[in-house]
Amino acid sequence: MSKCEQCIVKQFNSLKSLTHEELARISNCKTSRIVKRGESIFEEGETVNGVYCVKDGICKLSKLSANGKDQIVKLVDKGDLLGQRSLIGDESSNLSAIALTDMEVCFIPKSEIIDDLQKNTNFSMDLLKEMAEDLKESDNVIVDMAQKSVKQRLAETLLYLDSQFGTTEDGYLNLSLSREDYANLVGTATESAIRILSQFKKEGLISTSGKQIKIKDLNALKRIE
Amino acid sequence: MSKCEQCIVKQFNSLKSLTHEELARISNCKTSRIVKRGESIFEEGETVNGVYCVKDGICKLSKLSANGKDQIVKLVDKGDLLGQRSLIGDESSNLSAIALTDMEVCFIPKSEIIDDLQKNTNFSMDLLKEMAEDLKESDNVIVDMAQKSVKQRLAETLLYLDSQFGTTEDGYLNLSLSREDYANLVGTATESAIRILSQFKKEGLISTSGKQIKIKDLNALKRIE
DNA sequence: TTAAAAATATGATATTTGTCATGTTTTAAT
DNA sequence: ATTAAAACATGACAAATATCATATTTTTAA
Repeated sequence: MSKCEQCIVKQFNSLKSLTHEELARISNCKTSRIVKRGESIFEEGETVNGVYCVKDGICKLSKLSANGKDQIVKLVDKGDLLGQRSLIGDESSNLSAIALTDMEVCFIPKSEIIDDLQKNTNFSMDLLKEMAEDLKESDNVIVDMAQKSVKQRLAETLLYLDSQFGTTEDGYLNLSLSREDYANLVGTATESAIRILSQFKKEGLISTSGKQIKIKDLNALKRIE
Repeated sequence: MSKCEQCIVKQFNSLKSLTHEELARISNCKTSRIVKRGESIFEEGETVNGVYCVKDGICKLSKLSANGKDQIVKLVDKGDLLGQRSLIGDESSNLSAIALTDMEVCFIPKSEIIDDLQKNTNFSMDLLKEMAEDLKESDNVIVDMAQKSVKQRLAETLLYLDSQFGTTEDGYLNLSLSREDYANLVGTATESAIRILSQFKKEGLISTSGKQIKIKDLNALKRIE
């Protein structure tokens, strides 16, 4: 199995702050796992008991609302950590993690890394920084959800997918989501998401090919009110 | 000026994890400040450069949205810390803090406490725990904003104010907000908030006396769909 | 105290969004 | 290749929410 010390992916998350020795120890007890698109990594209510380092692929973090719809709270990319909060408290996860693409993730048991969190200040400071960043981002999402129209939020989602995950050579968004996932990201009914995407298409802001979406007029999307 | 070592308020936040020596040092450099209802403690975009420990009173953390409305993201109570994120990054605040009641807050400069964060593991772990808790709470707010109706959110806000801040002897909510603040908490137009409160009143779920609100049927509020 | 300003209240109406129904297209399994 | 299931699409309508107008009440300041 590949070694954490040599893994480039860790550069993008807090694990980069671990010492060589710490990494070597973790490398020996970590387990790697392939997750197919649509499969879950963990579910709401489950005890996670460790962190996942996303080596490849993208997943969604979502929460089931009272009315039976999933709300996607965050997308997690290659290089990100998953389940940091399990290191801190003992509670079960309040979110589900479900793969949006095929993924490869490494699991590091809490028992193996919890001491490092206590002893390695760089590591804990780094984690603090990431959580502070996440908090800020969450605040922004709250404001958007509360104050912006569904159309605006959907336009912003497209722009976000473009900037975060890029496009293929022929200009389609690398990450293609189902209409239902778009709706669950934006917090609307699936039909509404479909309708607005159709409207964007009609207005020439995007084009589609099956599930794939291509942004044709980025600035117009930014201007949506 | 009163001393942090003897201050009960710190029991409710991460400062409780500081040693006696650390507290004594901080006590000497902290500044106390009285903030009147409506006054701001800091504004969006401002560099905060320290933490506030709320000794008394309640304030709102809000963010101006593109359409010119304030969205209240969180209420901060006596015993809470304010501006923890300033300790971690160097960025300016993305939220404004404005007093909802008269307040007394103590300001601890970043320069005086930043070393403790590095050296006292209990303190940093505690801060991590609080931020993890905040993140979880934020996720819940996102789901509520995205999936629940304005009426539901307003009902939940009333229940939250009741459980969090309690009531006077005659049953009115201790924290009385303007209708505009209710709207900004819930993410709706002020008129909509007023209308729904009127409806609650008409249906006997609450009664009002000027700005004050009394919950008359708690269970009915819980049942709002 | 009194006048002005701010907050609350409510009607009328427009806009946004959700729901249900139904048809079409795409995908996946046999 | 064929068929069933899932995803996508769209119309018709209902419900929720926003906006604008205007009146009333409460608060604030002179």
